[in-house]
Amino acid sequence: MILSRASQYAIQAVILMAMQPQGTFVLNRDLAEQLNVPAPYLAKVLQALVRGNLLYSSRGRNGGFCLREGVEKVDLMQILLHLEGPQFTDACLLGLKECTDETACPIHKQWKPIKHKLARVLRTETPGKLARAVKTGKYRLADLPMSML
Amino acid sequence: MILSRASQYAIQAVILMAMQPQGTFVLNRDLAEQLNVPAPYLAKVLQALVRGNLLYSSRGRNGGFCLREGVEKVDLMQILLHLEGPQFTDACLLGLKECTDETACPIHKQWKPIKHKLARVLRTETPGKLARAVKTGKYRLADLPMSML
DNA sequence: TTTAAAGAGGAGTTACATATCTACAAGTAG
DNA sequence: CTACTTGTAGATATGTAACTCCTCTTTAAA
Repeated sequence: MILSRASQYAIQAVILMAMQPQGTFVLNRDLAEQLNVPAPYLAKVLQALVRGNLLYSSRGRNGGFCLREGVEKVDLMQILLHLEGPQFTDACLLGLKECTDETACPIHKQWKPIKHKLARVLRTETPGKLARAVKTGKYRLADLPMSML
Repeated sequence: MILSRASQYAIQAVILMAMQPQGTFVLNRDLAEQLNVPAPYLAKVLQALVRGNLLYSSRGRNGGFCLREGVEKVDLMQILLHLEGPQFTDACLLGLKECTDETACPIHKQWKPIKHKLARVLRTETPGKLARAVKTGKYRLADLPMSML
């Protein structure tokens, strides 16, 4: 039902970067401010994506982060696999360590297709698509400021 | 993607109790052993269900816990609402606090039907149904012992 | 060359879910 | 009544995700 905060921040950040003209370096500070998330923590998440070869980073003045070529077309699942375990879509709803078609918990049969639908969405959506969705103005990336709630 | 451990233990426990003849009191100790979960922690979870009027408890010899009348026909959602917040099915995949049809994150449209399918399963399944499923022998409640993996 | 601005990396802190411990209250059986 | 067995309640401990801080290196502008 939930992705880790790190994953959520990562997806938000790559969408925001995909909204920039290709090759634009964006500061961690600016990403954090626009997404309204803690900057030092976001930095760690971005560093993990750099190590996963999803982002370029550049130090010093005019530094920052930007998507590697083609990453705007990479599906979200590829990005999440760098942050969650390799089999985070395998989780059993009841928490059993071993829950497969052969040895299944009593709700496995109903849970499995739902898991698969989510996995399908994550394999379908990309930073580029979602960036375009945000640009239409119908969707938004960050929480609204308190004044608007 | 995940229920809290407390919720997972709760569901497992009510299924196990639903497998007993109606009105049978079961010891916390025996539930914990059969489910292979920590007994003191399970006790806390069961106490919460007692406070939620889902279980009877009885102290002293021949004591234990048993389902209140009709609880074997109560859907899992009702049970979970006592342990997770009232709106745990509302969660935004990206973690936004406010994510509704009107102010939506870019993946809201794809995530919403999946959330609803899970909610539907949780409102359809009951301890009684799942207990019968386990009794067929095709499904199991607890993790297999190490010797079987 | 100096200086400021950025990311990198590691250690430390906090908050919360999970798990445990201890003392107690309530019930049962003899 | 006494002894034993069970759940109850509150305090405490542990583990982990989330978050912060400090120092270092790299880069580029002045």
